[in-house]
Amino acid sequence: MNQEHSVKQYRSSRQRERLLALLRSTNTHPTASWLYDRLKTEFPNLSLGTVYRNLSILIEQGLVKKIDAGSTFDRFEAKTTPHDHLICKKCGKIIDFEQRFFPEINDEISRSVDFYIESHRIDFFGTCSDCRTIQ
Amino acid sequence: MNQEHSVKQYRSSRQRERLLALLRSTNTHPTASWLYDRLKTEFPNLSLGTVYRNLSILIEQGLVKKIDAGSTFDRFEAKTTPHDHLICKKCGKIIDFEQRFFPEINDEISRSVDFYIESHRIDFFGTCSDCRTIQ
DNA sequence: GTCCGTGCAAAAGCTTTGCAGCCTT
DNA sequence: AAGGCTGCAAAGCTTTTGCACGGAC
Repeated sequence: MNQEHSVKQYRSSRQRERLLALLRSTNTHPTASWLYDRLKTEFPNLSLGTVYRNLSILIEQGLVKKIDAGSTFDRFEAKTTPHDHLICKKCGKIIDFEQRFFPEINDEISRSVDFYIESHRIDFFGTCSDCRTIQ
Repeated sequence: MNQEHSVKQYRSSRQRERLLALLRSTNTHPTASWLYDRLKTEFPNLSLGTVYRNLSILIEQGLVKKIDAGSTFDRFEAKTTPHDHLICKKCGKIIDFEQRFFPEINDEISRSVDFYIESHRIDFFGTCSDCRTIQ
């Protein structure tokens, strides 16, 4: 057993299965509360605590990522392929942006500074097309 | 008067002056609470609300930026020159990283997608040298 | 004299956690 | 049968806000 990276064993649960499925079915980068509301129709007694606990397990398993979009609340995504985000400062919408710059950037910088880099995030802030047309 | 970007007038206050000076004197990317504790020696009756209110004014004035480092609390910096961040996942330390990739990246992408980009952030996550030696 | 900034305290908002019972293994 | 997972509720933490007073202009 590797003490540092011992992988915790989890039992399966319908709530967590459906939570992951729900996250995978959308590209809207939901909040915990949105996920809760949606799942509530399927699990009438669902609690928000369960949503948070399962999100945290899925994150630990690497199946879900937390997105810091500068709001007071977190957003989540189940997309595993590397991509960047366009974040609208007016409506908060997050759009995935496939074109990824510098896929090799992590190693490159790790070599140049005394810091071991595992990952990076690139977020662009501005105004989405919807918010520009409304103006 | 430009309605969209009308600049609000603020009176000066010693608390805000000293807050900005404190932020400018450090490269540690402090939390609101750290700033509060430090300023408290100078203003014994200082309140945390005042710190938050002034931080928000300084941010509006473009003198301070909020940093989302993936914690439950925000960090702040008064550095105005463009730079990226190295964020240690173990101790939470944030290190400024001068080498900036793609200074022209905003315009470049704005032209390729239907999204007007004003700014971007690039954050690298990993382990700092201190945390690696301790291991 | 105005009215913005402050201190104080309470509230707000998102997230975490303790506990008893249920479900997976 | 053991122990993780759930629902419920309470607590936790950071940040925001209402109010009356004091200070900037």
